[in-house]
Amino acid sequence: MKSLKSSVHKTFAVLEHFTPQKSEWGVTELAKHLGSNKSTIYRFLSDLQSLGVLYKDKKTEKYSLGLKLFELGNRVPLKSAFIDITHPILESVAANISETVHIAILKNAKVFYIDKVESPQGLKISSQIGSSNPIHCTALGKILLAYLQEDAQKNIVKDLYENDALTTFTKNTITGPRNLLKELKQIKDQSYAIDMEELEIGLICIAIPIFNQNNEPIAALSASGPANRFDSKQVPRYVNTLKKGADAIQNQIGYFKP
Amino acid sequence: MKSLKSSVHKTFAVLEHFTPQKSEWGVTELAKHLGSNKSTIYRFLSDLQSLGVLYKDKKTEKYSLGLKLFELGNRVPLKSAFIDITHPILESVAANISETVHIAILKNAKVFYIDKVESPQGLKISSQIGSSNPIHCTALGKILLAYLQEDAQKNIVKDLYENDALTTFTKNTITGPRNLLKELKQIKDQSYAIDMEELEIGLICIAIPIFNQNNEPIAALSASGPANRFDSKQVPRYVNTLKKGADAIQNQIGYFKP
DNA sequence: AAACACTGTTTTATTATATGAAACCAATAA
DNA sequence: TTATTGGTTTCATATAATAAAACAGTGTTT
Repeated sequence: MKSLKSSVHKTFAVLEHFTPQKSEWGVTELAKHLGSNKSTIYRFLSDLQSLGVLYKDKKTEKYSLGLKLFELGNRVPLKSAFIDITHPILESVAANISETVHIAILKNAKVFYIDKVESPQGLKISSQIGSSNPIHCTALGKILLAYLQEDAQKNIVKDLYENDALTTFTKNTITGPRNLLKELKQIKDQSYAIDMEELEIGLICIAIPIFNQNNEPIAALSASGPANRFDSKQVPRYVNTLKKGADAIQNQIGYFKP
Repeated sequence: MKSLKSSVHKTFAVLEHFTPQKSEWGVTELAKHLGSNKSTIYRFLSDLQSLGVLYKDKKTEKYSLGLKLFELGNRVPLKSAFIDITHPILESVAANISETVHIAILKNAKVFYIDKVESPQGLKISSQIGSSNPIHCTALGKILLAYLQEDAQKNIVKDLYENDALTTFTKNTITGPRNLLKELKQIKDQSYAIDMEELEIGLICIAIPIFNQNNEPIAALSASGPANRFDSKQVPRYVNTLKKGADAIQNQIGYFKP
């Protein structure tokens, strides 16, 4: 606490001590842990409490994180905040797999690319950050859809169908709503999605979901490359590496079961 | 800004300016809004950014809320933090309906009562905060279950069945897993749950869900009382009042669609 | 191209607030 | 009773926050 300069840093040093493992702190207890004076911590805690950032149990006089933080946390626009955290992880996944790696979210019923790291190999996928692709014929789209709540999933598929958005791109494109729903079910069972040249002949993509604390798929991670490099022997290794990347991201964003 | 004393207050005054409506701020812009000096706000923003509390877009140089807040927000133990916010709302609902009002969450496959406000009438339900009741025979349990993701819902019902937890309490208790799932579907359709003397003869209860930002039911609100006071004419009014209460709570916790 | 307007950033002297020590208070245990 | 353990308040002092001004980079206007 002494080495920290600004009160902003001090404030969050205090807040960081409230973890899932130790969610309640008393004044003296926390002061000892931070190497600070009781009265200093007292003032921090009571100020934070008056703002609703901390909650004070009336009986035990212990503090825990409050609703104000809950509210602020839910205001965070994940798209931009993500990149700083996730980019280094994409890089390590791309280095391991030697294919182009993307991270994307679902937005306006499309797959929206947030970030990518290109394959170090010469032959690679060309894509653009900020652009979007259809849901029904991409591994990213399918994995994100597969883990949605059933209602939402059905509604999206229905909407896509009714708006003639289940466009045929290749002979492999899944264009029937029934088939798509069946595919989504299978994807959820096997825990990863694969796009077998459904958007573009010669292009294969494997995707893995990234969950938030509510087990909802907030984003997805993918590896894509030319079909000839994706023989079935490689798939488990790719899936594995992607999963490790997804885990790393989940840890970074403070993943835990409530 | 000038009237605020502690830097903790100032810090959160800054953070509060990042809303869903205006999620990005530059230094000068925010300084004007807060009536503060540019350099002061610059320090706040860059300190917050160095902690990951704010995210700084490299191109636009604008700040928005960062992942650290997302993480802290997801650590908030809702149970305790809730009460301060929700109790006054429960009180107004109870005053309007003139029945005992409860707020509860799902925990360890049981309905866990967080808070209550008793009916002003003489004849009322006796219950204890901190105690729990079964899911399958209470309006609160059924409404919370009804809005869960389909998988989770089925798993819980299966678990209850396999552990002989679908106990018979009255002749109205739903004890078959099939019937329970059917009931849950109907509850979701009508958007409220009703317990028709399923736990105790003479006791009726109506419940409404409270959603978080992901449209998940984090808690539920209920009105309960003696069966003779719950004739079918009253139900719409009770549901309506409960819904207003749920809305108020959702607003308090910063509810909005992403 | 020059002048201008608009950012974010850094520096500095001054002011205001955060700090720790000690005293105080309340509840509980010995 | 006294001792102990927590939270709370007070106050002189040290320290960090502040505003003003200068600086730097960018894009716009003349």
